[in-house]
Amino acid sequence: MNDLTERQKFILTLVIHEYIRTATPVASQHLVARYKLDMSSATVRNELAVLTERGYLRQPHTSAGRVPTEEGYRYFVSRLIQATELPDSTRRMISHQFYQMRYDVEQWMRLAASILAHQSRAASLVTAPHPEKARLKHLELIATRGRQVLMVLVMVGGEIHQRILILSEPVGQDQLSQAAHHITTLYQGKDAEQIRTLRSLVEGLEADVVEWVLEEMEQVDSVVAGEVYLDGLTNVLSEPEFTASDEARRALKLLEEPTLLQDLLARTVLTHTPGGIQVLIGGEGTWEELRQCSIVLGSYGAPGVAVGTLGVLGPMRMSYGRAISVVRFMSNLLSDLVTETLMDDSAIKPEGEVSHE
Amino acid sequence: MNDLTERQKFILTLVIHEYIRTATPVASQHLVARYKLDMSSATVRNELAVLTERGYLRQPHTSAGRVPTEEGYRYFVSRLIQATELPDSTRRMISHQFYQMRYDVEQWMRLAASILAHQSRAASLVTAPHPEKARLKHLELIATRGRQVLMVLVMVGGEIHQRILILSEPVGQDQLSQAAHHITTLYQGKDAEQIRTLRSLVEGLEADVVEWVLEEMEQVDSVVAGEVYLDGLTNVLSEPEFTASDEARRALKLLEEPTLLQDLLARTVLTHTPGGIQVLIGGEGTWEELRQCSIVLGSYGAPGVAVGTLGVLGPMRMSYGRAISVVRFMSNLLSDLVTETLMDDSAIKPEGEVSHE
DNA sequence: TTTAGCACTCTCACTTCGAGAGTGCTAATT
DNA sequence: AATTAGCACTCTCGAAGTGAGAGTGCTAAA
Repeated sequence: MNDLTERQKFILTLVIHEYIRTATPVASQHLVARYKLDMSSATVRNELAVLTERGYLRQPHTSAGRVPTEEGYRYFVSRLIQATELPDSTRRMISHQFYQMRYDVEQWMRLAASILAHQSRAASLVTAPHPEKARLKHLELIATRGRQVLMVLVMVGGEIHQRILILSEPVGQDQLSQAAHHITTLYQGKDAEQIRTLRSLVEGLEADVVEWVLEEMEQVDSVVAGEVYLDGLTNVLSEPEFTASDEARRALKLLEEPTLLQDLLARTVLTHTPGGIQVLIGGEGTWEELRQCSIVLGSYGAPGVAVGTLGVLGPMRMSYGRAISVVRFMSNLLSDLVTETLMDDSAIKPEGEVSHE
Repeated sequence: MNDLTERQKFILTLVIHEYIRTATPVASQHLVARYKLDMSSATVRNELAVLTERGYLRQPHTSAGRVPTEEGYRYFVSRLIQATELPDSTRRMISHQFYQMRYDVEQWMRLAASILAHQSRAASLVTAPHPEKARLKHLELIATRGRQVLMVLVMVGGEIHQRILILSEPVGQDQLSQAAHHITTLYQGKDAEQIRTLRSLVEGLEADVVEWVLEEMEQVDSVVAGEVYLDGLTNVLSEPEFTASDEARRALKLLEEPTLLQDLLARTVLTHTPGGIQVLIGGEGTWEELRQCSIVLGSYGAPGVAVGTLGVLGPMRMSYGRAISVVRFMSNLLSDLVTETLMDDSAIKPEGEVSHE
């Protein structure tokens, strides 16, 4: 089982490039003409025959050009693709947009999704940064009416969660504020587990509140990823291989289904090297709906503090070079932003240390 | 210009029903056979000819069945459609789901979008309840590091807005809390305008904070609608008239475009009678992208406190009866929920009255 | 090892054609 | 006067047929 010759690799690359460009089977003469190759079409044909035998290319029918197989794309992505970078001007423009709207995570996510979709001309998905373990930063209780209280939980990292509580009896705002302040000072910087062990520090109303806080925090912990932002779904629909069939519908349905999406991200994030880019081609045998699609995924964030996922979904015939470069760039950019905003923030309170008690 | 005879109305109704069901042109004999009519196909043909002349039906080509025109749908929706109700069991089931997750507006929105999409088998859109004028309920300031402060704004109605401030010099948490508390008591229940006139009550740090609060509140006021929740986009793709063409792509693109969506909702909400249902057929000459689509829109909320919009988007050939009934039901349900949660809440503080100062 | 030449295969666009669906009109019927 | 049977006419749609062209694989020569 020899590896491919240089020339074979070169031709495979050309075929993939050309197929991505035109979406039609690539013929030998076509390659020679378009890339002014120093060999005849017959030579190319011989090489194409080898690549077909190896399983990297296939023919839709006996006498048609070649089309890359899943294996072909995989070989290309893992061994042949050369790193490309976004043009400097584009990068500066994007950075600029993000730094314009400082500190608004939700806006960042939307912008990131929009830019990914636009640059890759595919559908994009971005999950909000999600702490591996939620840690309490600040608790606020606000009386609304009667026994009804709005609980606002600010996590280390700035995530905010709210919930309405129904108390067993009415409590005044002053008392609520005091309780919230007390709980905040006691448990600031702690995760759910730590708070649980220190639960006995409070009693009465405060104990009830701490229960709710724990419930909420555990719920946050149990979610694999933050909210998912999507964009550019219609980009996928405009691809020729999807206009007629209902493949597109199935693929997009996947993105509409929160469960499936969580599943997809969960499996991926687990096997993920931070900073690296993962490319899933043709659903990788697991996702029937994505048989004709590929996904380029990356992650971002400050490891140990908060991480998120981002990626683009397009037809298998997507421009991997462009997709990978934009995912990588956005991944780094968001990492910088998140780190800058959250990192020091959480470093104020190294774990296991109560400030003033 | 006489009105239609009863029989003509009846036949128009049948044609529309049948076309919605089958998506193919409706023939005279077909109607007689399927609905066991007491007349011959020739009679039906004569009536069809009249309806065609009046502009309610058209023929794709000389010898084909009839297809409703936009006018036909409009006549049907405004004069012929008989009010249908969701089955009682369905209604109970839906209500139950909402009351399960009490007081979580975001969840409600998602659920509402999901149910609308599912029940109408079309794409759905729901905007979060949005106060006509944001009124401050509670302000919180949380020190993060250095001169960086997290400002959390709780509005009357429970909406939460956050923003990171950069102060000119570091300020301790205690001082921040005190400032927040002071501002809260001063301006609780007030809208941006009222706060602006009472701005001179504070100075120094607090004055700066109030400026930021105002800035944020005015930004909230300037947005026409809250966040938009979408669901069931793929439902539209499965409709036969959209599988091949790129009409679907254009229509869905509209929903992806926040600007266009805002525009759509803005124009509609303005001309909207509360509690009523508005049906836009074929883009109504304004939205080129929706030429083949119809939209059924309703609004919900407590007038004067917070209102939102909800609706479904499908092909012109959508089941208006079902769509209208589900939109109306959800509109009422959400109104009840929102009123129940927010109404009394805002009634605590009738405007222009400072509690303890 | 490369290439020219050629026979062979398969697709695709185009045309033809007949069946069938559905209409509109006319004349007969109620 | 309204309804209906009968019928000629129109148009679509799918099937079948066809030729051009694209592209290959193979063979033999360079």
